[in-house]
Amino acid sequence: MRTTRELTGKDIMRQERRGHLIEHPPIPPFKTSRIKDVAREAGVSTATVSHVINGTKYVTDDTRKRVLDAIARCEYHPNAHARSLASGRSNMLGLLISDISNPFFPEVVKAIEAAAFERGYNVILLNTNYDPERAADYVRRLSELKMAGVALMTSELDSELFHEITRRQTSVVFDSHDVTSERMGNICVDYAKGIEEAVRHLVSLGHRRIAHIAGASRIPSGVIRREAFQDFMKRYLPDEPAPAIYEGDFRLDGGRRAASEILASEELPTAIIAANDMMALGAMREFRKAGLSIPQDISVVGFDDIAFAALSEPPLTTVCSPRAEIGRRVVEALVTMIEHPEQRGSELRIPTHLITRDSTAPPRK
Amino acid sequence: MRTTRELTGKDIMRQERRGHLIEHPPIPPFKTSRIKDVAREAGVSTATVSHVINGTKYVTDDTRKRVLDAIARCEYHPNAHARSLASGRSNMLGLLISDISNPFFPEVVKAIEAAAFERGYNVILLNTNYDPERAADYVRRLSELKMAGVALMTSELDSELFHEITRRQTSVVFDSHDVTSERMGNICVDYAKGIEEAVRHLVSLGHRRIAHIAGASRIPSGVIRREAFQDFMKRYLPDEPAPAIYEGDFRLDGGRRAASEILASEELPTAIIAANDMMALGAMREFRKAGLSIPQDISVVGFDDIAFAALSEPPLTTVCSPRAEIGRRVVEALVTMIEHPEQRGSELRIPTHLITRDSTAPPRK
DNA sequence: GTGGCTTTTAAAAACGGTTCGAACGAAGTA
DNA sequence: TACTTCGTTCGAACCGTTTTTAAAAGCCAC
Repeated sequence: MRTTRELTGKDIMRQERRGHLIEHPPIPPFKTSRIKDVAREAGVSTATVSHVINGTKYVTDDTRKRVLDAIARCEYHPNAHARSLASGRSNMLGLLISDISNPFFPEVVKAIEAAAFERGYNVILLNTNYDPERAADYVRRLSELKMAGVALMTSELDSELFHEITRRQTSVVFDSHDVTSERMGNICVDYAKGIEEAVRHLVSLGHRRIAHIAGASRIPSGVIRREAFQDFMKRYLPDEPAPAIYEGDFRLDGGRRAASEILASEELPTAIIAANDMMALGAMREFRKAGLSIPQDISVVGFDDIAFAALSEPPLTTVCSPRAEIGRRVVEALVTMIEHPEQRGSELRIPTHLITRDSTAPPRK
Repeated sequence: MRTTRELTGKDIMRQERRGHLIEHPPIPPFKTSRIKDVAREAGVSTATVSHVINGTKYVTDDTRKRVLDAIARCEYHPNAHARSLASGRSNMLGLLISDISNPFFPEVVKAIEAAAFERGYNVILLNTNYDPERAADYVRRLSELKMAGVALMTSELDSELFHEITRRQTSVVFDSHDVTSERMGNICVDYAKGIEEAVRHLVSLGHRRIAHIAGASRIPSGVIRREAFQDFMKRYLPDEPAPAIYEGDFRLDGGRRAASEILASEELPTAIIAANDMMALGAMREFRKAGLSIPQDISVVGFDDIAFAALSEPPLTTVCSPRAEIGRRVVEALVTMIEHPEQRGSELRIPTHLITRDSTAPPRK
């Protein structure tokens, strides 16, 4: 087996064009074989090689074998750029996300990557870090990169940028409600259902005074959770006064701050529901620091079921949003739309469920 | 401003070639303007447009302005595939990683993405999920994708695959020691320094019997930590018998299992150093479940300083491996090699330092 | 007005693939 | 034997850029 082919005149030219003269090449450029090399090696045309690779036309077993051998001999890997350019297709999915270090996302990303891999797609990661300017720049880059599809999991997009993307790309939005169009799908977490379960759980334990630590009010998914909380409190406890709501920021500190506000209030609630686990953990820290014990003095429910919810002290009762499923569904929706552009984008709501651990208990008498 | 140009015969052809007949187009394909359209619009050649975009040659202010206006009018975004193909360059970095949901990585990835963004590069994420087959497939894909550079942060690569990559791509390895070559850099965490600080800290508190929960022994970085532990124990406590070592897996469960082995041993150590935070947290859980209190009965030191190290009960004393810096350095090294291929890849060691929290204290008398 | 410069622009050849339509033999039919 | 038909392969156009090379335009002095 010939592992390195002799340099042809053509190759030398290629080297020269790339600016490395032959006289004294300090670092040899990376050499890769092209479909032409394979074709020559196999004694067929490039068209045939292409058909063997892509299965786009019938080729005799004999020819196919010759081609495959040649491919192996040349260690040939088709150039993805050339391929995308020529075919007008691409196998890359863009993933626009606010903050991958937010504990909610890594698992989603992992699932997305895994599902994409299985279907032959690659994922390119665009992390806005909550910066609208960066988001805007990414929207431009996405247009240059000609992705097959884009998953939007960020809230830094104003409606203009958003429109810009959906006009140019097949896309799936996460958690942004009531937008679906021709080539755009929509996937959201059923926050209301989870909040309902949480409220019901606390009510059935005997709680009446339940407070809510909400997410930042500019983030739609936080608003949904807050409104659901208010609705279900009214439904399950129609005779109680409207429950207290504290605004947080989805982060540990927001939970802490909300907790100290709660501690400063006249009459302590017997339970709280936080809009996510980070804030629940922050609040628990603050409560314990103030000498309260959980769940005896106050019950705490979180939302998300991040890995550390199970590890806190006490382990946190929380609503699980199934992150692996979210990732899978996002890719599923994208790939369906990419491969069947005639279908309209669909809307999908992913169910949540309560996981009962040790941070909730009946209130003290 | 003309937002949509009339369809030319050429455009119609393009639509037909893509398989969408005009007769009854259910979903219009995404239309994008090409450099040719811009050139026509500005009344110049495509070469000039290209030079304006890339600044590759001087163009008169007048022409440049005409071109820029045309670009804006056409909402033109150069096709990245065509660009890479023609120029032989690409602005994509591959990031090969074992498991992005491992709490060590998200922050590294975030920093990598941020540094890449700043320099105009995009990141494509390849998550092997500890699966060697998937790793092998990714190595092939990397070769197809013609990345500008690749960061290898995984241990699923056998030496053949590893060689395969480094032969075809400029690359940076993370945490794999003693490999540097022409177009390959090497970045590692200075585990030994961190372990030394941890040992010194415990010894200065008065501990003598210190055990180690090691990482999986097939992972080199785990072995380094274990050996460093043994070395420094011998150096700081030359008269004590060799310390006990328990093998874990870098995960919560491994820490738990190790802890229960420790609890079953004849004479309990007064302190343990775990090879990472996850195992330290797992061990703490197990110790507390057995009725020990930390740090009074046993001190615990972790490694990494993941976000939850500060949130555990008690907050964990741990060695911080600066993940944001790791990410920055990786990109820095890659970009340097990409843009100055004549330079040899360098080796860089990133320092660590101990963060003292509440999980360590002098041993009970 | 012309010859010799230097700018600026344009035409055309890559880049490495895909894909359409035609060419070519072999086999089948009249 | 001549005419189709079918199955397989090939040549060539094309994808949207960059980049080289060459030509045109502008400028100046003589």
